[in-house]
Amino acid sequence: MARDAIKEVRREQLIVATIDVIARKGFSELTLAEVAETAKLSTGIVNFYFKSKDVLLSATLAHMVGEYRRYWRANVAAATSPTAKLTAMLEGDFQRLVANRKTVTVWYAFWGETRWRPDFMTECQALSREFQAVASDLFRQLDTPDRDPMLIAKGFSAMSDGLWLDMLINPKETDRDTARRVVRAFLHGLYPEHFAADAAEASTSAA
Amino acid sequence: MARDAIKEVRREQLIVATIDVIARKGFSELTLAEVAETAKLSTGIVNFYFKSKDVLLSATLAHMVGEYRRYWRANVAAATSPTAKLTAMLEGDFQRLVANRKTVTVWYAFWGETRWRPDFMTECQALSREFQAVASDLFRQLDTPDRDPMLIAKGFSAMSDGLWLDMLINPKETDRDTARRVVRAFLHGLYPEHFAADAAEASTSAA
DNA sequence: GCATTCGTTGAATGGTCGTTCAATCAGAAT
DNA sequence: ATTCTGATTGAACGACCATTCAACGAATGC
Repeated sequence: MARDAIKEVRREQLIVATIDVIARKGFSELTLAEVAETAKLSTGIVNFYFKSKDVLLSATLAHMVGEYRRYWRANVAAATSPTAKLTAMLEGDFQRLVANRKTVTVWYAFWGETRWRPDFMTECQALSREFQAVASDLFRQLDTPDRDPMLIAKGFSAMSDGLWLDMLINPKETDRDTARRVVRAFLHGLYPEHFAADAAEASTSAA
Repeated sequence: MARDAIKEVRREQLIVATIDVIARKGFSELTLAEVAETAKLSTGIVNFYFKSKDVLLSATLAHMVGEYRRYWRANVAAATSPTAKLTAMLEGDFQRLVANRKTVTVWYAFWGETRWRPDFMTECQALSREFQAVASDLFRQLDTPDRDPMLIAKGFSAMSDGLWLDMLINPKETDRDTARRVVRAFLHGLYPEHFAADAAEASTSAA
């Protein structure tokens, strides 16, 4: 393997393994030995590429934040109208790539620890602010009186996070598609001109 | 102290101390020694009243779930109309007693671990189902066509949890009152006949 | 009072795990 | 080919911590 590429390859390898171990064992049972084993490397190597366990964990969260950020920004960029962009944010949050059990599990594991780790806090804060700022701006462009874009954006953002929790805790009753329909129902109710009623929702309420 | 009361007193003492330590140190840094010290008892006593650390943690979550359940059920019972009951659920979720930094911190710490602890899962599942079932029933009673009570209830419940997270991560931008206004804005938008616009919200959008 | 029962203590134990490091190995450079 | 640089290994170390337990203390029942 090329000498200069190795550093990045190993770091990513270890980060991916860390995500894997968190998903499998949880934050409190994560050990560096298992991370190394999952990455098919020896125990000592983790401390060679990351100064400490804490640094590895921070890097792992930064990695997840980066991925998610690129993902939703790309989705927004690909859509044209404000309505389409908001729809893209919504749909993006409930695609399999993002809203799968493993990923959501790991997000909640990190959020559970965020309070005591300034690094985590900074990352999460930045992400949440960006997301809300963009959403707020888009809602503002819908130009609807009596709707405070900032409040709606906060609720919009919060609903995704909350629904992810529900998917974790109540997977039988709240699956990806149901969650998607929940958000659509709210957007349709608030902005009927911009967001059509979900076909599935209409049939449900008719039944 | 009376012999027969001691058992319950000590257990509660330890549970309260556990909540305290989680709030102060987080889940991953919680030690039984510190729990005991916080409770002003000796180290060995934790394993006398709780078979293991895991059992203590489960009991602590059960305690929190019980408190929260009693709280919102009382709020609902005290209100008369469906609208008033839903308002009570909403307002209740953003009162200082419940939506304070310490309590929300601990809730998220538990949720972060829930995935790997069947006991936690069961407790959280039961609570979330109850809450959603009651809310769904109340929304149904508002008798509004084009609103699927089940979906609205899920979103209503998810929004509280998500806003709590935002309060943790973005305390400057999302405080208790802002969070309250977010939910009110959504309810007003969805059911204008039943939920009046927030005074604060109106003035914000006028500004 | 005395014996008994049960609560309480804190030191000892054993296991786990983050971290270090001397030794080894593999490319790269000369 | 030989040296050199940096990657990799895994055993060893030391700290931490859940759990145990023998000893002690205090309330209860007789």
